[in-house]
Amino acid sequence: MRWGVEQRLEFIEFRLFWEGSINRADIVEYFGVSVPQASKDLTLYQERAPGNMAYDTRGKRYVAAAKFVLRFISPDPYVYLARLRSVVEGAVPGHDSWIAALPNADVALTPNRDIDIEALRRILDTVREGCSVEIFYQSMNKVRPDPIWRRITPHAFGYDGFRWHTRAYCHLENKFKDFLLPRILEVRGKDKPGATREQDWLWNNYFDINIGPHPDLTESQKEVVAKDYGLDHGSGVLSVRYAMLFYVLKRLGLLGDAAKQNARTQHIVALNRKETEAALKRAELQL
Amino acid sequence: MRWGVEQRLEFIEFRLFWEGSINRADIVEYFGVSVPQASKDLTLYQERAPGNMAYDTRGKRYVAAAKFVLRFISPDPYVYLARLRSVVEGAVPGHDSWIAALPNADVALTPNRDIDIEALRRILDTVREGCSVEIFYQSMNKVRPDPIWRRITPHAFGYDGFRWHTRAYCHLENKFKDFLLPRILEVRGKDKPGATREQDWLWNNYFDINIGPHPDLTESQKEVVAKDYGLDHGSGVLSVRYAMLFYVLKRLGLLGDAAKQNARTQHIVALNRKETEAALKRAELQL
DNA sequence: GAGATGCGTATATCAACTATACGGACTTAT
DNA sequence: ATAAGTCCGTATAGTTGATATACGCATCTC
Repeated sequence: MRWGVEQRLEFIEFRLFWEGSINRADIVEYFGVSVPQASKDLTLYQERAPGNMAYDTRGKRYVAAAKFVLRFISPDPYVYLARLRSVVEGAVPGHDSWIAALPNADVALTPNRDIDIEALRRILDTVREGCSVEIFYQSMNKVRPDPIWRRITPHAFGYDGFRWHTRAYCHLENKFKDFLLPRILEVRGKDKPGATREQDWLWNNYFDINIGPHPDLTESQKEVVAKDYGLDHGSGVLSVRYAMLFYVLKRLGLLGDAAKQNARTQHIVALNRKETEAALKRAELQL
Repeated sequence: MRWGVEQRLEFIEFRLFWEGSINRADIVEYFGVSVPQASKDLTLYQERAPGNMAYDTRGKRYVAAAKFVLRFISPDPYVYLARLRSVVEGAVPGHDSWIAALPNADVALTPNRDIDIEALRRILDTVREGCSVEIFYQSMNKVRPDPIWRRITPHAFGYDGFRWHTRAYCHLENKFKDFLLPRILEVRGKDKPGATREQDWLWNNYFDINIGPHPDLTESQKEVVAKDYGLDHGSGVLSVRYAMLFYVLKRLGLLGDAAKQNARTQHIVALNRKETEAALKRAELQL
């Protein structure tokens, strides 16, 4: 079966499953095929996935049957929700999305769209080739108030839930650091690398955060939290790169003493708090 | 031009632009077309976007030229990064992604994949049709330790940066509330709605958070923060639905008094803190 | 009951794509 | 240096997907 046909069958199934109905016109509009071809696709879908749809003469649409067996797309709620988020955040224009009946939705925070496209391309290139490169970087450092040129050897990327950075060896400070992509203003001068990924201990090694429900919660609430975070017997382990530890702890609200926070908003605490703090200090001192 | 051809040209451009090179074999592998067809596509791309690629006999691949003019895809770094995130988070299998040379990357936190697919489908249905429905919901409420059946009229979805919930009118408590999707265990009994979206004041109205750099930062640091958050003249306005206010404040670290936090990790503060707290209280009291 | 709209189907035609084959340019191994 | 291997491009003939056009049927709206 050709790729285009397969895509259209997936499309039909996606619309049926997640939006409940589909039309010839939907296919014509999205794929630009002719009306008879759209008819054929619908017929073909019925052959390949019998019993999944029925024609509703009132609505003039095919509607999903009560018993639906997925044949072409993966049965994952997060595939749908990831598409939804992409549209709501503006990363994908609405007409490119397979979602037609866009539900009313909102995302708590969307980042500023201020990454320089050429800078990102050059960094990606550099990572692929394992080289070093000079970047014109605006740091938050007090002794370097203005952006300066500095050489780095980037080897990976990190996302803290809000912003992207590149993980790189800094030739200026002789250690591995994170560089926020929006603060890389220019890129130039490819050259030999300063250190390889294998030498980035903080990136390659993981620390286990032991998490459990907040002690002020009732027993039943603790059980709910346990389910929310996938905890067994009231505790669970989160394995995190040392290089990402700070970001994870910040997002989980575990940077300070979580037990002193209000249990209503802070549902979990670190059970191995001392070790976690030591690990964080270790990460910040670059080992 | 047919949809399939257009897709392949976009694919060629994507690989060239973001990964630096492309091959006949890449096209054959991803789209399942024949070798001659892949050749034709590459020729066609050269016609439509002249000067964008050159053949590298050493690497036996087409490589992107230094001067590259985008013709088929949008020049947005976040389109690439959104795809990258989807793969890293596991929402898209690697072979479905257009990214072949997956850079080493990590995401700070990925949610538990525990949303019931049938429950989500039914909720989506209900929102589309504007009905109410009964859900078997596990709440954190102290007086309701076990999951119970309750009727809601959902009308929207929200994402707090970590988890999805549905915004709904609760027939039990006679007010609009958020219901976390992973805690909806079952769905049944569609019926007439209890209230419409128009009546959800907290969802339909926005509060302006005034944000500015942390006062303990130096002048130059403040400027960097201003650029990071897109602030003009040292302050900026974030317009947020009352219904999403709590989540936004939590993510920005503004739930307490941000000025008392360490400026090293907490870069911004709310300039209209009193009003913000009042707005939050208003949101929590359901107006 | 007329008109509009969506479905399905049939035909002939065209264009896209396939399979197979061959020659050329280049790199790498012997 | 020669041979083997790989990837490119192109050519042919044949297949199949997709198009345009047309017609009949069912349902809803006015």
